[in-house]
Amino acid sequence: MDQNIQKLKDAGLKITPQRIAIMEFFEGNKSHPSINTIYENLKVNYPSISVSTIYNTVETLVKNNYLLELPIAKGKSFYDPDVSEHDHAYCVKCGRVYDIDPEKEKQAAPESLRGCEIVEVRKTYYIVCGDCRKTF
Amino acid sequence: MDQNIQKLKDAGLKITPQRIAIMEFFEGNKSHPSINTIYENLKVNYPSISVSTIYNTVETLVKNNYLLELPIAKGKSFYDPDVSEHDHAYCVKCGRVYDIDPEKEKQAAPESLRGCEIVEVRKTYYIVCGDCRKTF
DNA sequence: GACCTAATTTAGAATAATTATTATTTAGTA
DNA sequence: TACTAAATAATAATTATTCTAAATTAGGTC
Repeated sequence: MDQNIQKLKDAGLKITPQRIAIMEFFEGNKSHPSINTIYENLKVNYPSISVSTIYNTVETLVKNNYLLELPIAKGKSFYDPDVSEHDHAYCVKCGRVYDIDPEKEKQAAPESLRGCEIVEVRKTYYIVCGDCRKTF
Repeated sequence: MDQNIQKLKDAGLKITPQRIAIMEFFEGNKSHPSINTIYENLKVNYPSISVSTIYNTVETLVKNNYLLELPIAKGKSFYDPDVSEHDHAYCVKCGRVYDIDPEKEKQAAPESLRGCEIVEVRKTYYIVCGDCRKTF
């Protein structure tokens, strides 16, 4: 059975053409699109689709761990269908987001970053802090 | 001479009470405030200050590397006056941002994260990509 | 296959964060 | 003190996101 349909079923979600279209748009997509980019792309073949649906579906997919939400730059988030553990590179000039191959990253000069000028490296732990573990 | 005044002079910026107030607010401040938090706090003793000024000043301080802009969560950025190399922890429940002590981080179980549940670790390289190095 | 119901979609309003615009004010210099 | 460029403040405009409510539809049941 189609992978996307299976994923929706597994998550107990209804199979809708909108969800399928969004999931298909992400298949093998390494461009890390924003909500608006997804919308603009889908609109071409699916003029009736609504931005709300993109937001709703993306939120649902993130919650079910089928998509990663990347708040890498100010203002808006990017989304990545590759939920396996890997890092990202964000070009501060053009705004493109690149994947870092976890294998290559172990190298002293990671191949994925060849030809790039590294401006800064940021690491963030997404946690539930001590206070919140007590409270919730 | 006062550290903040010196910083502004070094950057070739005018010494204004607004800038001083904003910089003083950040002195020793480990709370990683958002623009709105800065505004709400300063308004108390400086009712005439404008949000635009907060945006302008913060942007200027970031450009001069006196402040770090942290787009850690969807929607808005946080700011950190500690521009030395260190990582952050973001609580997905309460939204607080914590500093990670670079020394303690080297430990197998970093002290700064004691009592926390680590949901995910994200690393991002802020770069100028190959294409952009050629073009710009 | 028709029917039912809850889930989903849609459009648009509302909110929030940020950027842009412009007139007024002010810091720093002559 | 006067001048000028820089900075501030108020507000409009833009962009991203969330909310609301009415209409539609997927998927189960008869």
